[in-house]
Amino acid sequence: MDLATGKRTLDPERTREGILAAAHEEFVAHGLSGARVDAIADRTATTKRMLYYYFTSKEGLFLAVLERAYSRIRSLEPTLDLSGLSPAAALRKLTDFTFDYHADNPDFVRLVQIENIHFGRHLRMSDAVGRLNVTVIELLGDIIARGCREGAFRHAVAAVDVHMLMSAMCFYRVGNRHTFGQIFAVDLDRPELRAAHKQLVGDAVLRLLTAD
Amino acid sequence: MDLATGKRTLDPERTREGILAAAHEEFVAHGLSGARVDAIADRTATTKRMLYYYFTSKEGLFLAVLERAYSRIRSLEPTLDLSGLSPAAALRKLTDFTFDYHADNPDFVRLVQIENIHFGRHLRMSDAVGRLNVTVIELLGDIIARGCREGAFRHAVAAVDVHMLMSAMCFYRVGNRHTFGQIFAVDLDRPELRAAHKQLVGDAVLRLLTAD
Amino acid sequence: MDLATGKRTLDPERTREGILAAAHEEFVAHGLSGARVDAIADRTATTKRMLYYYFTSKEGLFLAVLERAYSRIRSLEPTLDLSGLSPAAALRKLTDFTFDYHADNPDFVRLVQIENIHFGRHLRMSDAVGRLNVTVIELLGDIIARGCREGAFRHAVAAVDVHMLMSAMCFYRVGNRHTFGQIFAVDLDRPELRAAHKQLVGDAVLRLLTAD
Amino acid sequence: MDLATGKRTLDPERTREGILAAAHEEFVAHGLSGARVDAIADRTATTKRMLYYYFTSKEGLFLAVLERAYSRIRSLEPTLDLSGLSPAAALRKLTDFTFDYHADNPDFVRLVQIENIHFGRHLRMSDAVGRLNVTVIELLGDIIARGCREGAFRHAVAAVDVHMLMSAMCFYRVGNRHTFGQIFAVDLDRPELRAAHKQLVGDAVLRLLTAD
DNA sequence: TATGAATGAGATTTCATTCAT
DNA sequence: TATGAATGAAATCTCATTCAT
Repeated sequence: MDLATGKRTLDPERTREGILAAAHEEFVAHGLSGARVDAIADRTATTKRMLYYYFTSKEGLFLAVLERAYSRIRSLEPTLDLSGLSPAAALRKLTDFTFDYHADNPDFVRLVQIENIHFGRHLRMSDAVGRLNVTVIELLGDIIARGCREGAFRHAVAAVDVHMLMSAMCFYRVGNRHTFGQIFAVDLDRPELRAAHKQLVGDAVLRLLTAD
Repeated sequence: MDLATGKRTLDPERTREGILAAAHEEFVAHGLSGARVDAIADRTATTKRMLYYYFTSKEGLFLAVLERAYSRIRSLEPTLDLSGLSPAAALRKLTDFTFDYHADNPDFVRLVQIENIHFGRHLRMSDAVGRLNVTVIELLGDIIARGCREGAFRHAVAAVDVHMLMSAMCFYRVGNRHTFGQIFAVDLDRPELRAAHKQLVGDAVLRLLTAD
Repeated sequence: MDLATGKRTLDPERTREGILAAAHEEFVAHGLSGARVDAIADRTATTKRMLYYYFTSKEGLFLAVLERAYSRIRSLEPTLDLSGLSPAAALRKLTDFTFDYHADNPDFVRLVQIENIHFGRHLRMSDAVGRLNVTVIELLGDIIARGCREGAFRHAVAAVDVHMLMSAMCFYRVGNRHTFGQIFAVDLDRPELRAAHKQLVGDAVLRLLTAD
Repeated sequence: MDLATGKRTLDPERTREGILAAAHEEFVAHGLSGARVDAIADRTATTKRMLYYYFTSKEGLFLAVLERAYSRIRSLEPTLDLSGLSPAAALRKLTDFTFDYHADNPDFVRLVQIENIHFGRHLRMSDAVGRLNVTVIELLGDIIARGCREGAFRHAVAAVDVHMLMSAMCFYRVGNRHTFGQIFAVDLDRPELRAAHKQLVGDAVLRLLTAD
């Protein structure tokens, strides 16, 4: 209801987005099984019935939230302009971007964790996500090929593998911060630590390719 | 109840362990919120009532399962005899062990993911876990110190940080195998890939310390 | 569900009232802790689920029952027309009304006892009840003021205190009838006794104000 | 277990009393249905099994607690020496005692309320309580008879009825203090109010008998 | 496109009590 | 006289989903 006109919303796109935003929060806060449809509806301007109208089921809603989260990174990647840089500089810049994205978006990390807890069951149903991150692999592949050709890189590691190691370090630091922080009595959210780790991850990736 | 004799068990330790084993399976399969107390009881020789008798609540049971999982790695670590090896060889051996442990124990990885989804809330209540993994850090610290002293390592990275990067790569490969496998159309469980990755992770860790 | 037509009710007000009536009976019969939600549902045209839909919890339901009981007396008080009577007659009439209300509504007495057993915890959460019985105090205050002015009353006792003593006698006779009856081998429900006590309570209140 | 000797208690009477004291507290705090056998056992030096050993059931335990509470007042009554006083003074003293006993023993008031909520079901099973409070009635009867004979009292009200009114006022003030206090925004526990009410109740009782 | 009312099945947890020793 | 372990039955409450309008 629009309070001014007293009429209903009638803006499907806004309604959809409102539901997605609410669902995002609830899923991030409580996981898939832990999230409550009622709670999502309560965070929304519409009613519970609409969730089903638009997304069929709780799981359908989760898939939509997940796709939305993945598509957001994708939209940011083209921003990176690596063409004018040396292979080493390009690789460092890409690693930095990946590091920052994870550190700045713990919600994304959590959603991915949740999806893995559920065996990737939802992603498997999505055609959208299939076409995703391929871009990153191509980017990385170009850098590595160039680095090898120019002699800057000594080891021709496969792009997917480099991407995996890079993501692993960025992801773990955020996703496992509660258990890791607890066990080793470290606060991984501290800014100084973040800067140090960023440097470290960049070093690790670079040295993997350049070390003799 | 022993189904054969119709008599009661009266062996608290066995009853406890039976419940823990059943709960482990259910939590690993469905997460904390997704797990059903009824389902756990069904996997057990006792009744649902006993779960509460011994563990007070579903969450109490989860904590017990988690502590049990953590204490299992710890009991394996002393097995490693690194004293006679060169710093580089010792580091490689430790990395290999970590890699294998994660690859062989996806259950452990899942439990830790679940705990992180729940903000480490349960671990925070455990005094047991606090005294854990310190051993690994000491082990690592010794290796690094020795390597630096002997000139084998050029970079004196902090032991906790090395441990984090090492764990990250080992953990991610297992924990995120569903989403990663989906998006990049890779089957991370294939033996050849496992061997290649093991080598790669070892290289990455070593080069981080040795590269010029 | 309407058992005859098999159709749903869709008359929230009737559903609510049906639940309240059933809950009233169960709480009166067994107290708050002793009452069973299942038993309440069984006395109802709806299901247990609806009790929670409308009243959130067993305690929420109890509060609603309590408020309903209080609001019923209030609605009866304006019925009394004391304006034309002498102070003494007015006081006697008010006492008689109070006496009869308690004697005729042991359910109300029980609900109040139950609430006191629970430390008035529910009433404290009610804004509705706060605005209640003030009317009685005003009524009483007027009578007393008039009686003092006209010389009929010698003692200017505070209205709240008169109300307390009056209520006490009317309440105790009903609320403690089981223990009192047992100990002194008296059946307080006998009509003759009721009449005698009504007279007595009226005398006690009047003499408190008029005696020299 | 006696911590010093490491031996078991073996003092049945102490064990019994310990259980009764614990049960008293729990019943007073939560009512009969609300009380938890486990909670009672926890307040005790013995185990839950002993409660059943000594008192057969939760209800048996409640009855024992109730009888214990009643027998305590009885043991105090003989303390009062009314023989040398004038009828009026004796009546005032008895009323004062009754008032103070209730005000000082809200636990007793609560237990009686609880028993009434349960329709006096337990007291009915007790032979002990039958022989109780008769003493009070005899005391009162003597005072009234004397007062009438000596011309101090004008109204020959039955002793049981006087006792009822007297108890009512004393009991209500304590037993209904939560609801009454809530509705009329009064704190009945305040010392000044207590003193005022004590005077008032004494006046009410006396005037009932003496007024012309 | 929207909605308030309704729901069946099942979730977690509790309770007074008894058994085996 | 004592006890730790065990329990069946039932209690309160929740959940994703659908109906009637």
